Amino acid sequence: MKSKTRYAILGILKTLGPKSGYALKKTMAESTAYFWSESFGSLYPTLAQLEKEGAIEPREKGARRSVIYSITAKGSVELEKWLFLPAEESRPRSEMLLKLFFSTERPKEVTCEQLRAFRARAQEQVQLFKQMAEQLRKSSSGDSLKYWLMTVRLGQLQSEVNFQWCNECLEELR
Amino acid sequence: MKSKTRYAILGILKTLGPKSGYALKKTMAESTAYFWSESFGSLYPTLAQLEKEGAIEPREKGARRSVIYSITAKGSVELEKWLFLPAEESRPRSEMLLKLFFSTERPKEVTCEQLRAFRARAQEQVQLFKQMAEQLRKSSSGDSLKYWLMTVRLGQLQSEVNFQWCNECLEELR
DNA sequence: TCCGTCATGTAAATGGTTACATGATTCG
DNA sequence: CGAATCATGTAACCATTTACATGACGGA
Repeated sequence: MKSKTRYAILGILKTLGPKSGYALKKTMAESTAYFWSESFGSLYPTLAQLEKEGAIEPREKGARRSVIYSITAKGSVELEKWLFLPAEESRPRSEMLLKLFFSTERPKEVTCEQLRAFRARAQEQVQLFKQMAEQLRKSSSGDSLKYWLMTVRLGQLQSEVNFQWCNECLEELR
Repeated sequence: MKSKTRYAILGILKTLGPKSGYALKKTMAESTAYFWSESFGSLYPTLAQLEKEGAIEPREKGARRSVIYSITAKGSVELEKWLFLPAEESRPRSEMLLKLFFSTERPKEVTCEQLRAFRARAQEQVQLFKQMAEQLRKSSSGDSLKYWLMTVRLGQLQSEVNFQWCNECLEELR
């Protein structure tokens, strides 16, 4: 499974304009965290690599000695090529479900407690996604907005079914 | 993030009885694959480790020279301890959503095509989960069934929202 | 002056998959 | 006999996180 860190970087530089490594991290944390995030430990080495390859270039020196990168023509081509390729499926792991699967080996009350914790998180996330959508509609415009709202929408829908599912389960365990 | 391979093994040996490494893999592929799976490359070394620690022991020699492990008292204690601990959240990555986020950089038709592919997968999965639930209700019984059905149910619900979400998106892009 | 944030980077450890090697057994 | 499956194992590789080191800058 090849690393996609480079495409996450290229994509943000392309759609959101030049950014420093630090700003990239912040942007991801605020907008793509639900389905994609990167640590500094993978961000900075990848930035260096991309610069070496000529896919990005250090543009201006920003405030506080930050290095602002922008995407090059070569980088744009690589990004677009990737965007045409079908997306690989991910195999997510859920420790919560793994534990639920083995729940005969623990008291019912422990299972319920963990379900309630999961439900609480889901509920918070629903609110968070609603706020994100509102925020986006206010502050953004243009062609991107439509796609960004779609990603947020899926997050919200999934959080909502998680919440409902927890209620179902807790009902059944009562 | 500590490895949970050991608990997946211990849990299956406990709830489904003694198994070989090969059988463990097969069992996971058939029952937990949607939220948990392991490769041989992590399975066998972990089995060796667990045996060294006395959490499992080779019981009988099965057919075809397979080594059948069963969980020990010590292993049971470790499993239970883990089951009491709250589950860690996972940070899943979705290449599909990452690409969708950058969809201004590709033709609308490419985005639609990938959404349709995603929808087709979701639809298949819904059917698969329905079959799994049916199968489980027929072949299983006891306390475990209830929990297994819960995990399957979440899979189905999530696949269903994925499907609906795709339709929404495709509608909007028409 | 000192704290918090901005900012870049690296080293070590971790965790995991993939690909390969090996060979037994069963079935057609 | 030959193919498919059962079965175990390892080595190389890859990706990623964590923890740490370093220091500039702005404001209270």
